[in-house]
Amino acid sequence: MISKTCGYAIRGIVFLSLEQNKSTKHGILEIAEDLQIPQHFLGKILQDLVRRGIISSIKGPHGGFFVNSKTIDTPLIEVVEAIDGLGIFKKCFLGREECSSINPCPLHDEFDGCRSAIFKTFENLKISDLVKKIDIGDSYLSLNKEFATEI
Amino acid sequence: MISKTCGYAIRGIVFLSLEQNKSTKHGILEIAEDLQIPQHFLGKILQDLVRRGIISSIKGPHGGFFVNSKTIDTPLIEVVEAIDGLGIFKKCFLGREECSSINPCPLHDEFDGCRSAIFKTFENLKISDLVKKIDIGDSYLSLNKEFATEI
DNA sequence: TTTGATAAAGATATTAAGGTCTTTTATTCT
DNA sequence: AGAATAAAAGACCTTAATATCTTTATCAAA
Ligand code: FES
Ligand code: FES
Repeated sequence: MISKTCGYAIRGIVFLSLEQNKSTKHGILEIAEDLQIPQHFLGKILQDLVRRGIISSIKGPHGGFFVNSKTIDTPLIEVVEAIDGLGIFKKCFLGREECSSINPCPLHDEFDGCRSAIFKTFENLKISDLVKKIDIGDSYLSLNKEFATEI
Repeated sequence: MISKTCGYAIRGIVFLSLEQNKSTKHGILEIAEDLQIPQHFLGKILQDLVRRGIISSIKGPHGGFFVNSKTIDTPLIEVVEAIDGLGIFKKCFLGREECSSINPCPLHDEFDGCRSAIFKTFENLKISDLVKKIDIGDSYLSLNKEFATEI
């Protein structure tokens, strides 16, 4: 659905917004190691987000990436739009040139509802909503190998 | 969700299975033009499907691709499995190494239901179901430019 | 004001998806 | 048998996604 890059972006932003992280700057190396994402790749993604004002950064010693006043209220759809664009919600499931509800493909009706639901979820959820789930221990930004292999 | 290639595959099979098409062989050029898919690319895809027994073909003059006894009863999930593999339903939305309901990411619960719904739809729908929708004029395999630009 | 730390930027590499072109093989018709 | 036809096969190309590496700009502290 959304690209790997976009998932990395969301996880990066949420990481910076976690209760124990939000008051300090974090170097790209720390973030990348914690989230298990290639360092330089994540760096480029976060730079994009800085340019968009979704997060902030400063260079130099004790520099790093950090949240700003906008960060936690950013709706996820804004991140998706920044990285993947909204076109991902307008592609035909069967690879036709366009998706059209007037001239639909045989899977259009089956899946259009699902696609809208996903879109709406991205519109309604904010970074702060994901942060809450992490902070209360409902979910995790990176895979815990021990948990994952449990039955 | 599914790849463009997979969409092409489904459209190719459905084309061969349409009421007015199912009794004859169809050359790759005809199919590709009708569906507006690159000819040689579609050729490779259909060859895959022949190897899997989902459709049939014969070489030589008056040869072409055609349906067999299995074709119209093929569940869509079988085509998806053949082309994309079932792994596409098991990826984490946020690009973690694995999706895990024991150790879920903050979007897991939001979207897992949707993903299962899509999977089940692919399990339940057969080629014949899509054929019906086309035959009664509910939907279309290729984009009708006139329709598409209408209001 | 120099040094070291760190993000920014940009060049390059790799991989996978998507697409094109050419040659081979099987079949039919003359 | 030979020519024509069409799929099969395989080599190759293009583009986009993903990832790595190197250099530059900026800042803070000594
Ligand atoms: S999804 Fe195929 S036309 Fe909308
Ligand atoms: S979707 Fe991320 S863990 Fe399941």
